Amino acid sequence: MSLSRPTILDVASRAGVSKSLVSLALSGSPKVSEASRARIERAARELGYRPNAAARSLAAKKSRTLGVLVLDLHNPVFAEILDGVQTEVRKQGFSTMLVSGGDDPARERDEIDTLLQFQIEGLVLISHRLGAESLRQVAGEIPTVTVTRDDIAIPGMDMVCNDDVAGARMAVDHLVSLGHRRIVCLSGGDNPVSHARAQGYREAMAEHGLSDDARIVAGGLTDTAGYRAATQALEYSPTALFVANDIAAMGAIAAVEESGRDVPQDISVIGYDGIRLAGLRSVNLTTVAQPLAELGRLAATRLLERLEEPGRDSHHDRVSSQLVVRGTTGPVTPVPTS
Amino acid sequence: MSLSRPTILDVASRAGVSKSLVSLALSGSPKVSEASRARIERAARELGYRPNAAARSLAAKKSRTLGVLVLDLHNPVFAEILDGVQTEVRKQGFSTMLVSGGDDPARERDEIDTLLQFQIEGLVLISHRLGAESLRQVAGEIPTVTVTRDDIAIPGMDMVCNDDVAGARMAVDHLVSLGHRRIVCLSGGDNPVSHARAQGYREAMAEHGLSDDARIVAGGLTDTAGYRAATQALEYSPTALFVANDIAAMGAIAAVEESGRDVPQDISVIGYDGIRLAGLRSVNLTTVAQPLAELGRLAATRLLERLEEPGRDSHHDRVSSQLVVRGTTGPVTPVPTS
DNA sequence: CCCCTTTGTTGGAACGTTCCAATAATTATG
DNA sequence: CATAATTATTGGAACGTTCCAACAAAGGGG
Repeated sequence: MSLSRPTILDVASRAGVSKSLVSLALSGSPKVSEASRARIERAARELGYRPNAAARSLAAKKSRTLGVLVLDLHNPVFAEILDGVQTEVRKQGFSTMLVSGGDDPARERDEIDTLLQFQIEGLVLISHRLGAESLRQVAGEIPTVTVTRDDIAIPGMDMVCNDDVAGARMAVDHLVSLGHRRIVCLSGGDNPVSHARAQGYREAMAEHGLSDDARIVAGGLTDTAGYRAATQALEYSPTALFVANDIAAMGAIAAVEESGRDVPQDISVIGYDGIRLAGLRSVNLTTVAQPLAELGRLAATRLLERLEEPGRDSHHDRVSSQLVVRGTTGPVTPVPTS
Repeated sequence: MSLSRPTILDVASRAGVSKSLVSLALSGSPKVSEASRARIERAARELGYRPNAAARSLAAKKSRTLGVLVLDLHNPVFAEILDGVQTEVRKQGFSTMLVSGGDDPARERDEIDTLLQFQIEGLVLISHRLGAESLRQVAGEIPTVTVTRDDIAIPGMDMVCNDDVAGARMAVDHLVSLGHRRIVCLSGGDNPVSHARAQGYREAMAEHGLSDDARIVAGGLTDTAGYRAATQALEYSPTALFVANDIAAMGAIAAVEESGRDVPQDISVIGYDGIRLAGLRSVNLTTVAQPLAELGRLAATRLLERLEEPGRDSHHDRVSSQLVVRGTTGPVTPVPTS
């Protein structure tokens, strides 16, 4: 009966060796004879032995587990980054413990606390709502890497991001190359990422000598926010909209179409992020795609590197995004001015 | 210095009591005097004490942690169920450890194994690809509840599902009430959930005396699968499509529109699941909505109940889904037959 | 005023590992 | 052939908790 699970001692007695040798053998130490190793492995298999991670972590003073906090699981951007993190962490023989902040700073702190109780060795923040002080505190306690946000730099903390300014410029360049001039930016609201994207928009418009046409409408990162902002933006009779993210861009498209205009015939729309959803046939959104899984993979790599070499300088990666042209942008159509 | 974290002993000596009393106080035992409790809490706070979950789990022989396996994090259905699970589990003072099966049975087994090493007390399977034998084995080792799948019944294992047959009938009823008769079902492929939905379709068609019009096209649960199946379904010149899930329904809509037909003017489309995405303005999909978060909440509840009372009979919940009428279904338009 | 209960408090033994220093067995070296 | 070096193996002490039996202190009843 498996009333109580077999322990290393059970394996040891069945294999006729000491518990220490079992420990050695199962952790793959080279100083175990082939004969013993075989017997031990056999005994372990037969008993259905499974090491107790709690005991291991206690004795070894390391858990081989990383904590991952995602801002909000519903946001596909974070889910896709997460996937990259998990794949890489797994590959390196670590486990992950995942919590969701539910888009609430207090809960975020709380969840990080739980993570720390489990003796995680490092922390991946897939975006977060922590203030500078909180973040400093957390990063001071445990090796930390942030993905997506790079506004708060803390010595010893690594950051992995895309270059939002450059990405936004790519979007504008694309629209301009299609002949657009009256390009309105629907911003994503008051957060570092959205600020950077709006900044890139401004810079690119200036470079193309379109500063006078530059208009930024305050929006948000949700479907509804995109819809509202687009409705408002229509007053400027734009030929193109650059929207802060893909989800909001979908809302914007709905607004444009409801107003009786066609996308991309009358108005081109470009988003940002490159979530899978944007690639669905019925969405088919042109967007600036971040390499989401790659972002996650890189974050995991950086964190694991730091565990090896705790004192090293902060790494600050900026991976480049890529324009993905689909069906929501097209050449500006010369319309007889009404 | 936090070179090594403070332990219960540090707290004890600072508060001038024994470690046992600290343990008692921090676990909220009533037999600790107010004075001691206050001193202990103060000391703990001042030291920044944080209990070591590994040690606790080892000593108490319980981890107060549940394992959660989701079939695939990218699928919004599972993410939304997960949210319900986490909320409830959290409320009851447990932690969750989440892993993703990556839609691969071998990896699924592997991840469950990791979970078991962490001494989880129960397991939530948010869908899975395990065979009957594997599932039996897992459920034999640890209290388990499955969400979404209820085809394999195992004594002592609980199941929480929506009634797919009834849900599919609701979809058909809705279409029929709008005057549709040539309703084609785009099935979700060879899996229990899709079979049930196809079954509900068949039954409902029969009830309405439309057995002769019933057509099932083999599809899948992805955007692309929905697109392909819809393309094929158009040969039957249907006036409505019942699609196995929302994502595939979005693919189907793309196919319909590409063929030059309008949704819902020429063809109505209804999906299944009720993911948030379906509610986005630009999607606006009519669907049979499962109470996803509720499903998750209920699963967590059942599992926690079982931990209280290990021997009790298997619970098998069937929660009902709800028709959400949006913009992709409408009355059949009397068209002059071509 | 002694005994009995109740209320607080305590030390020590688990829990299942890892790690280390010590030992046993084997092989190489002069 | 003794000794040194190497290779395998071992017991015991951690790790930071919880739990339990035992104890001290304080009231309460006779």
